[in-house]
Amino acid sequence: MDTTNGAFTCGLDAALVVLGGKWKPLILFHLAHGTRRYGELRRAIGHVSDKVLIQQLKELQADGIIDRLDYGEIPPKVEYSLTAFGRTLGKALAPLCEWGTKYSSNVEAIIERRKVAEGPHAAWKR
Amino acid sequence: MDTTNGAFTCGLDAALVVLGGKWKPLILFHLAHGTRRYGELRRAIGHVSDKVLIQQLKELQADGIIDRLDYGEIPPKVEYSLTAFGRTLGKALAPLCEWGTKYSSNVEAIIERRKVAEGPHAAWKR
DNA sequence: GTTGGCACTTACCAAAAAGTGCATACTGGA
DNA sequence: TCCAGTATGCACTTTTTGGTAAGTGCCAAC
Repeated sequence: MDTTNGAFTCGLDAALVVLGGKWKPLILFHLAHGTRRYGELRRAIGHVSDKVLIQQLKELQADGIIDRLDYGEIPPKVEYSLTAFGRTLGKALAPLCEWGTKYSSNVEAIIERRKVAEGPHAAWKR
Repeated sequence: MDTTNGAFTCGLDAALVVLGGKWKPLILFHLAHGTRRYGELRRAIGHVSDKVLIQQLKELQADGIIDRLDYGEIPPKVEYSLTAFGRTLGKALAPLCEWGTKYSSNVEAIIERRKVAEGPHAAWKR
């Protein structure tokens, strides 16, 4: 784990360039489980607006993390999938998913504590 | 890797509750390398404002991820370190750091491509 | 006719987040 | 005197982000 790396202060800084976006990690997670159509992805992620989901899908595509396959049909049929590059990132995200699963009740307690505090970050947010 | 988990759509969603914040992942990264004084942390992270760094340190402390030890001296001496809980998260972040290190030149290319595009996300950002 | 499915686009804007500038107090050096 | 070091608070400003609402066009079902 190198701490100096070109323009980045560390590898994590570089990863965050690609992953930074409210919904990008979850997009990656779901696509790591297989190709998805837009609507499937939308429903799996939950409370995200069309506008923002599409925006972040476009960014991920432009960055070479995901592929978009348009079948050119009506009604529209479009599929999203991870590129080979995106799959390397998906793999690197897996331990974080496992951590979240393992400590989900701790995290729920944190959320409750935030609500009670009604402080600088009261609501559930990321 | 479970995909349904209480209020979270997946473990990653839970992790992002704790990690969500522009500077939180990097704070974690640096503290995973050892206890740091405020100024050390500030300089290591780079271009972050005092106000926001302190704010996010406070949040991480409130969430039980980091500890703050005030020596009560003048000039002030304060140290930040990961809790045991925080160390589990730091460990889960390590693969992402490694990914970033491995693919840092790809990421640099992405940044350049974004600049050229002058599009929806032109500048280097996370 | 309306409504729903599919996958987007655009204009507008409110809220959230990050940042700036100034300040605190002590010590030492130029 | 000013500046630097240490770590943080507060008021205000700026930037960024996410969202809402309305819309596109085709087809099928009610």
